[in-house]
Formats: sequence, structure tokens, C-alpha cells
Amino acid sequence: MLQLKDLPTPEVLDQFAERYPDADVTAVSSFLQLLRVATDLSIALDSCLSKHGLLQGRWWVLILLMREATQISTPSILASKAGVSRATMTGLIDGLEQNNLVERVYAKDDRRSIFIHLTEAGQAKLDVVMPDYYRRVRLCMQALNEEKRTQLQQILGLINQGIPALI
Amino acid sequence: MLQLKDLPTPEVLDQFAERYPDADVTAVSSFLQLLRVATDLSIALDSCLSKHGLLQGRWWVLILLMREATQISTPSILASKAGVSRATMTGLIDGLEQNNLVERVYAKDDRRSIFIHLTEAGQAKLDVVMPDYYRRVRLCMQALNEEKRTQLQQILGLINQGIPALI
DNA sequence: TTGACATAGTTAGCTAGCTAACTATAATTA
DNA sequence: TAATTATAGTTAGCTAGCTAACTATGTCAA
Repeated sequence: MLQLKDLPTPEVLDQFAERYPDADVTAVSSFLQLLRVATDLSIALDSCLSKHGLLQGRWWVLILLMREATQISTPSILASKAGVSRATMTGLIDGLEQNNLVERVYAKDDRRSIFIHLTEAGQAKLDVVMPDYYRRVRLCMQALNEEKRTQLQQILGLINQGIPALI
Repeated sequence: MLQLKDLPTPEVLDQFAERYPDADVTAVSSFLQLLRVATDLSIALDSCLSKHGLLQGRWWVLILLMREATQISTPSILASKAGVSRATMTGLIDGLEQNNLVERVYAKDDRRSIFIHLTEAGQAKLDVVMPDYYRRVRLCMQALNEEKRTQLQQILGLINQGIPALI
């Protein structure tokens, strides 16, 4: 995702708006600032997870497994819940299995399927990572009171509805 | 960046908060929704740019060049303004140069340096892409009135200040 | 019951990020 | 002025996404 260290100043945006009259200056600045802050958040999250030998993709797989009562799922289901392709999920599971955080269990009833099981080591890893993650997110967001958090969620909901118009 | 199609429901978050008492439920939901909406925006932006043979990285280089009065810069400066490594910038410039959208011009005074120049074809490409981009961003953000846009920018500013606490 | 289609997982090859190491050149300083 | 350090760009090799194609298996309908 775009880093955008050098967001357009109002002057630059006005200059561009002169050449391209369709430009909606406040829409563009809000849009770009949203992308930039989120990218920086994502990089910071990775840097926090990497202290525990994880990155977002593999961390999210562990969380999805922990959510299941049985701590079991399949690659297809995990891929669709994580929003990545099945091919990518194969790679994420490979990495997790090498670290013994999950294991593949071959199904008997449908021999195309494989069950992915969160191991005890995987649960133990989450029990270290999650408190650290929660503590950091709390600190990061502490400047926002409940009212602002609600405002943010509502605004993000509106933008989300507008995404199809962007494609 | 994380896709997170399956954000935690309030029930799941409460269940996790029971195991991990540090969890600040509204902080985590706002944080994750921000990441998810921004990721979807980023994917949508790429899909819009790819219709013109660009992606965010190469598109941003063209914009940075157009901002310069002389339409000239250097790989190092472009890398720092775009927020990518110099190595990545080499690759982006390679791609743009192959499409004749920019050209490398060798400097005489400092023979380590190279100037990158936006070609006429590069400017012409921007003159097609930017109106399309501005039109789409306007549509995407049109559900937000000026008050909400201001609120969003203020909230993002607060979160941005909290990012060091996340690392 | 067999031929067509659908599903699950993997593999191969692509992109665009990254860091580390390298070459060439410039600047500084002992 | 010679040695060191810093800077500019590139290259190599890594990661984690992607799509398309492949294998194996299951399902359904003529």
C-alpha cells in the first residue's frame, strides 16, 4: 500500500484542481490521509507482530482458529474469512506448520479436504501475542474518547458504502 | 495489508476480552475497521489505476514529477517523498521508463546522480488518469459532508499521533 | 453409470514491497 | 593530500500477495 509521505499541500491540490476541474479538494485530502494513516498503522502492527515471529497474515489465521470452539477449520474457509486467495492460505499454513503453530489433519469423509488445527504451541503463542497487541492498540487509540470512536466507525461505514463507486 | 473479511463480532471480542483482560473492545473494533476500509480502498484504487496500466507506486511517481515546476527530480528524492526504499524506486522507474512515461537523464555536476524527467507521454497519461481518479474519489466520498470530512481528518490526526505507541 | 461440472488444495510464475551488499562518486578531515 | 566517510543508484535475494493451471475428489443429471 501507498506510503504517501509527501501528501499534497492545499496549494498543490489547488494547483492540480486548476488543471483538473473535477477535483474535489476536501474529498481527496480526506481520502489520501485515510490511506496514509492506515498504511502507517499496518506497518506498525507488522512491526509489533514481528517481535513474536508473526506478520498480519499468519497472525490472523491463528486468531480465526482460536475463534472456533474446536480450534479447527479448513484452508478454504480460512482463506475466505481472512480475505486472501486459497493459494496464499497454502503458503501461510506452510509457514505456521513449520513453526508447529498449526497442524494439517487429513479428513476421512471428503478426501479433498484438510483440517487445520491450532496446536498447543499455537495457543501459547497467541496467549503471549494478544495481550501485547491489545495493550498497544489501547495506547494507540487512547486519545479517542467513545464519542470519537463512534464517529469514526460511522464515517468509515459511509466511505465503505462508497467504495464500489471507486472501482 | 490485512483483508480481514471476517471482523470480530462484539460477541467474539467479548469472548477474547475475557481471556485477555487488557482488551479495549471499542479501541480494537475501530482500529480493525479502519484497517479494513483502508485496505478495500487501496485495492479499489489499484483496480481503477490498472485500467490505465498503472498501480499506486508508479502513479505516485508521475504525480510527484508533475508537482515539480521543471517536472524533474531524482530517484532518492522521489523515494523519500513516496515513502519507499531507493531499491523499490529503481524498479518503479524501470517500469515507467519502459513505457516511456519518464526518462533518465545523466547529471554532469554530480556523476552519482540521475535526473528523472516526466515525458510528454507521461504528462498525457496523467491528463487521462487524474480526471478519472478525481471523479471516482468525489463519488466515493460524496456521502460525507464537509463537517464529517473535518471530523475524519481530526480523528486520523489523533490516531496518527498514537502510532509510535503501537510499534 | 458415466460424462460434465464443481470443489479443495497445491504449484508455478508474476508483482511490488523490503534489506543488505555492491560500485561509483563526492565530501570531509587528519 | 590521502584516508575515511557519506551519498546515489543498482543488484540480488527475500516476503507475501495475486491469477491461472493443475490434480484429486465429489456431485449431479442425462
